Amino acid sequence: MKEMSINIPRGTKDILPGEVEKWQIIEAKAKEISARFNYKEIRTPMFEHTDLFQRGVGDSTDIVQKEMYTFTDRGDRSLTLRPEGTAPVTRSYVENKLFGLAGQPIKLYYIAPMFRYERPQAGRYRQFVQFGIEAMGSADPAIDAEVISLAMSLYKELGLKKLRLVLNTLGDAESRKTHKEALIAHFEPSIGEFCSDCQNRLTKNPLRILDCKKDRDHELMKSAPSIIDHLNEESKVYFEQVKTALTEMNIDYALDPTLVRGLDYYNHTAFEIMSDADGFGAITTLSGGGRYNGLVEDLGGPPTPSIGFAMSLERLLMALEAEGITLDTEDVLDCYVVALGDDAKRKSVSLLNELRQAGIKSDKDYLDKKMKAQFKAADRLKAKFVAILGDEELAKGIINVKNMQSGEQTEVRLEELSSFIKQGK
RNA sequence: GCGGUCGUGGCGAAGUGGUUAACGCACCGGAUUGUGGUUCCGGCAUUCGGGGGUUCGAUUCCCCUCGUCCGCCCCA
Repeated sequence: MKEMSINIPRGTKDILPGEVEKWQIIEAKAKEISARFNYKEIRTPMFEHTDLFQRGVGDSTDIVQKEMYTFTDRGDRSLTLRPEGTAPVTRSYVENKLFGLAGQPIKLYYIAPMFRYERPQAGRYRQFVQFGIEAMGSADPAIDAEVISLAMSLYKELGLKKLRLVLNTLGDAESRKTHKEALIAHFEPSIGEFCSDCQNRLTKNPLRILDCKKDRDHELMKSAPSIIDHLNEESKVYFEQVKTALTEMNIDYALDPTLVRGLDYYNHTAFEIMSDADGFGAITTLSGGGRYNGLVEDLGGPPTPSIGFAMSLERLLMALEAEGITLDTEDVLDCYVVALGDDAKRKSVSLLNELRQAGIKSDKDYLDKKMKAQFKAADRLKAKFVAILGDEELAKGIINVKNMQSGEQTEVRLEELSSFIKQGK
């Protein structure tokens, strides 16, 4: 408290032993599922040129307008801590010409920290970890369904039950254009009655007016033209095929024509997965994603229809807790070496080393504790065996091994300690 | 950016305008001089986020500041 300036920055979190094990479990699960769906890991830098996000994510988005961690480096370049993963992965895809690789579509996943400058609250941090996937190079509605099913599988296999998949389509470029024009025509005459944000959105991205919470009760909101009515035949068919594929996989969904998504690059399929668990907090979105058929081209690559999602691991952990699902792993020690006297202590160092080389999880005291305290420590570490080495044992070339559960104690020849413990564990 | 809430030892948590700031957990020591988990005894905050003010006197009242948590906007 005295040295404020060296405290952890606002909106960030230390993950300590005891908590980090949960992260290891869900990260392992995400990797395992990705592998099962045949997605390969990609790792990109934590920061990128600011331009990438301005062009990729979109200038009118909240992320770009007010949430970026942007700084200038010593070479006067404007760089930004990545606020999301799709633009960087797409940049890498274009830069490394992954479109030329054998084995299309390219299917990628990442587990990586993201950064957004926002006021922290339950489920929202300035640094958070996203597990995301990107399937690049296919316009098959079946892959939209695959991407959604991958996300749902992770949640379900971890035990979550109270999930809600919300689905919408934003249509293709042509549909979006006619819808946008209809929206402008609809709102423009009365735009003065809307909040300043909406007034800005009118020309830049009128779709997001529908997202506005302040003006949600305005009568023009309910009568606003829906994208559904402006879908061309191709977009309509595409959406139907996605829905059919989901149904065939027994994945339930709810349609929500107001689901818009905050990033500019989306078109066609858009979805969010929410938690309906009690006491989850105000933010219920676990993950979100959608199709972005134009982004690769926007960033200088060939036309490449793509789709992906990103989920927050923090929110996944919150949802697990809200549903009472525990991920605890039993942390036990195979052997704790208790040494008494200087000679024994010296010997215990090499003994411990032998145990570890033999693959036995073991430890000893380093605080010069008395025997009783060493036993307490062994107990706290949930040691299965305690190996006691004192002057008597040393003189006889043996060691006393106590089974901590049964209390039974056995004399074992020093050189046979490892094999004895191995048999017992 | 806006609103609310809170800030007492390693952790949890009482408390009062006035000499020694409860209690619980954890930790350390002893009863048990080479054997844990139980029990008993003892130890463990010159100090109540930081700064300033009011007062004979403030941890308790006021102001500022920093930080936490929660909510709004929006999202992961």
